[in-house]
Amino acid sequence: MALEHAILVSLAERSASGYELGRRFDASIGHFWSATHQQIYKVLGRMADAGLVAVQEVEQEGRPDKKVYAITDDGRAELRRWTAEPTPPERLRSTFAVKLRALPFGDRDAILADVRRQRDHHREKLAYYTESAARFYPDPTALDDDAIAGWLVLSGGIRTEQGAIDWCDDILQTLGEER
Amino acid sequence: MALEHAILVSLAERSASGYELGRRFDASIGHFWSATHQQIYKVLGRMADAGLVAVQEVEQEGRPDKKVYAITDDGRAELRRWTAEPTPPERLRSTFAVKLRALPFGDRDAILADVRRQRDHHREKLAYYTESAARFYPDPTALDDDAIAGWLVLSGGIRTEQGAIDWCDDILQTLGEER
DNA sequence: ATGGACATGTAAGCCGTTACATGATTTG
DNA sequence: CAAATCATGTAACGGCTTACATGTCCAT
Repeated sequence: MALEHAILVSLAERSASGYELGRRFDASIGHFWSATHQQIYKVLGRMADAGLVAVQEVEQEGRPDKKVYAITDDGRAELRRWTAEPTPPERLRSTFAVKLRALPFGDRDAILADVRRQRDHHREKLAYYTESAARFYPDPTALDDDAIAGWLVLSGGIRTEQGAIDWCDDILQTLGEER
Repeated sequence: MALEHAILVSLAERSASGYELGRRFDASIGHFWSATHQQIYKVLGRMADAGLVAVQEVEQEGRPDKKVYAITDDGRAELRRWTAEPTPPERLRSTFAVKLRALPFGDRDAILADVRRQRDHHREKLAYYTESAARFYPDPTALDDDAIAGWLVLSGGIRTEQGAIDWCDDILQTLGEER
């Protein structure tokens, strides 16, 4: 159900075609809620039927026609209603944690290599986030209400990635010493 | 696919009935990979067909009969093979982050209440983890190879929960001052 | 001419949740 | 007497992924 609301948030920020939404889910919003274009098109269709979004077909030259989706008043009302609802506690699903736990039954060197690989991923994400922070929120003490949400989410991402990197360092230090 | 491997890890540590596995997924292992009993029974059936686990029916007095599942040599081989495979980068899905981002379009007070509620959840989890750490790993500098994996996963959980709490504090401080 | 960006979809199938279903024993 | 624990399942439905499908324009 949360994909619907992620789309509503994204369209509330700016109207877009399904394709464009797909790009956003590859980048900004997608760092916290991923979705493929197939899924987005399906859900957009359902949301249009429900009146949460309005479609307008736009002809283009030199490019395929597109359908631009905009949030409706009903969509805004639904988004507002949803924010007033308590969020159920998120249960995390970490393949990596399961694999770590499999250490006594697995290939130690391969798992260590995996830890380094995970750390690399987290470093890349962290670099991307800090760069975005510097570009879009150069002065976090002076943000208007609209920008502050984006900043808070981004700073959560930075925190998460840094935490993951520290954890990987911890693992490598603990396991690396006994070689 | 990871549920299969989470079950293999759990059965490698100790054989169990489907019900017992369900309890483990409510507690220890389930903090990093959740699953309901319905799903567990279904997957166990499939895994038994594939020869990854062996079933033995056990009659009990005063209690319903049960089926005890044990990992097979094929299961151990599969688990080992899986650990040697690189883990794809985990994409996180955070309803909470989406809701935070909806701040400009939502109910500010309700969202702040939600942040406090999330913080409470994370505090409870952290308390549970630190207690488990103190009970099961009183001296983390002296752990054998079998115990070290459990400790590393648990310390990752502690890190994650502490990070989430800090994030919530940060959000409340940033948003709370402007009342 | 090959590949990437733009643009929108269908279909098959697995994964996962929620609800339903049954039944004995122990504990409060 | 009610509720919790032990124990195993089926059924329906929705979410999500992977693969397939099509077609134009632009740059190398």
